[in-house]
Amino acid sequence: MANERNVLPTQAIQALGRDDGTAGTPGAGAPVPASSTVDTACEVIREAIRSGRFAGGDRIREVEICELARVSRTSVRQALTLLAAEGFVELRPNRGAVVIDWTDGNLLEVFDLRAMLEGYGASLAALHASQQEVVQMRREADLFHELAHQRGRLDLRRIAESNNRLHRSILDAGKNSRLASMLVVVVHVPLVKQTFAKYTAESLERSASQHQDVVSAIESGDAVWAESAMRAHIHAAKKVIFGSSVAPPSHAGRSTNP
Amino acid sequence: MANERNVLPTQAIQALGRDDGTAGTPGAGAPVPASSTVDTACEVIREAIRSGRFAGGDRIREVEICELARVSRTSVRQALTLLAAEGFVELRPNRGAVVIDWTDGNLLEVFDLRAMLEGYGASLAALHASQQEVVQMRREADLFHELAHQRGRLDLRRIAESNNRLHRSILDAGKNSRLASMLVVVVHVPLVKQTFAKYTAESLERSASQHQDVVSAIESGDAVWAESAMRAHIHAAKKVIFGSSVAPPSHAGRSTNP
DNA sequence: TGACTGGTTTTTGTATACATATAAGGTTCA
DNA sequence: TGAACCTTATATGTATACAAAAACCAGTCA
Repeated sequence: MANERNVLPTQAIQALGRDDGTAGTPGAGAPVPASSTVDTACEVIREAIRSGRFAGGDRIREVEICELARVSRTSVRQALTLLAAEGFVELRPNRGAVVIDWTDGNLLEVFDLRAMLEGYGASLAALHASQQEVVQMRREADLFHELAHQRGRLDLRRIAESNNRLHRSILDAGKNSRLASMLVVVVHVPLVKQTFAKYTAESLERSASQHQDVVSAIESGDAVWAESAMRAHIHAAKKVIFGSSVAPPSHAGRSTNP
Repeated sequence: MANERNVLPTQAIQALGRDDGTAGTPGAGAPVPASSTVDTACEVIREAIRSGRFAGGDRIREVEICELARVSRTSVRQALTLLAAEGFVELRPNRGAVVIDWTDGNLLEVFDLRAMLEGYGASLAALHASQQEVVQMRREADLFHELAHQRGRLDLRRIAESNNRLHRSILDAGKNSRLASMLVVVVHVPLVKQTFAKYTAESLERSASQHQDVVSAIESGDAVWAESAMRAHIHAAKKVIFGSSVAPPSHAGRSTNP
């Protein structure tokens, strides 16, 4: 039923629904109950990249995927085209596909982009969100808060899902489908790093608090606040994932202004 | 030789090389000397959309493109996948492709996104551009200036090409390939409107002046200035294209800040 | 009249087969 | 020995053929 490919504006949304490595992705060879063979191929390739079976720079041979996914080359080919558009692989004419090499530098760039785009999305949400949408966001932020404060056993999977739902609902409330489909590219990519696994209990609680801030900003219709809060939230995530090795975002670095 | 598809980070750059409707795009049925059949199909579809043969909301039948482009359905299918990723069409499972309907509202959103992304690109360029890259930019900005001030007969095509080269060189200097490939989506789309044709001699001169500003900002390494100048430039373009009907960018509208 | 059902047509989804380009490896000749 | 060339193998690019789903249309029955 859910179709991650094909309908693109929708694809945008759906892709956002699997932000991290914790979502229940079946093993590569398993007969994934996907809606189309292209979807299965896509998922198999993504999973192979996530799991490290294919590392950055590796060449992907079409027949190899055919066998793994049990689909024809036609479908694999379409899947590769799609993944290339999403920035997962690079297609060299007559020479096949290679996995994009995500050095830390690249990933940091992606986080900066994401901060900008999601920040913009939050500002749009502050302007356009309906009462009902705000209520929904608040509910989700509360749920995340609750999950994050559940001392003892943190259910990372549910936390990640809640996080995805919240970010997605904010994006939806902004009502800019173009922005949503662009975020697919940016959001999908960090998956190579198992993001949520790196969160400590404390950073999760802070994350929950940031969520509440963002929702409050949107609720009060303050676009500037919403944008700042969201950007701060994403940059905080970057820090958690990359540790102290991260430099300040390159565009906010020096400037000749006094 | 130039391959607009396949290599994606490169595709990003190359796609930027055809920003407007004035580039010498041959008629749809003509035997375009493209590097691959998929490219031909892509170009035929894009041209059909640009020219109005397919309007927003129209359904695209695969065989129709096959006949126009004289390629097989396999290639047309891949082309459609690609165009869907670029946001030109929407693919509905089992129900074919429809042309995205670009209402003015959508297009305005796209310009806002573009202003943000290209502004960010300019700020990166200010931080990372090499001496040589700056020289190249200045040369291109000078050329644009010259072309724009050529009273009497404005060569819109050369102007558009120069404009594309300049924007592209700024993006390249920023050295963020992810940003470049995202801009493809945003930059390609406004083509439905024949952008440069709407420029008056005066607005072209102002555009030339804005270009010089941006390059100066990059030259002096001032990221904040570069970002502002580029954003201003794109918003000015929006105004030229959409006339006085444009509202201020939605995210800069109201805010509860005093 | 109007809604439903049946088959027919059209269109999309997938697989396979063929054509072509690149990579690999061995042979020949300087 | 080594470099150029030819041969062969492998992989990609493209077209066609078949399967399945959706749209269409006529005919039937309430």
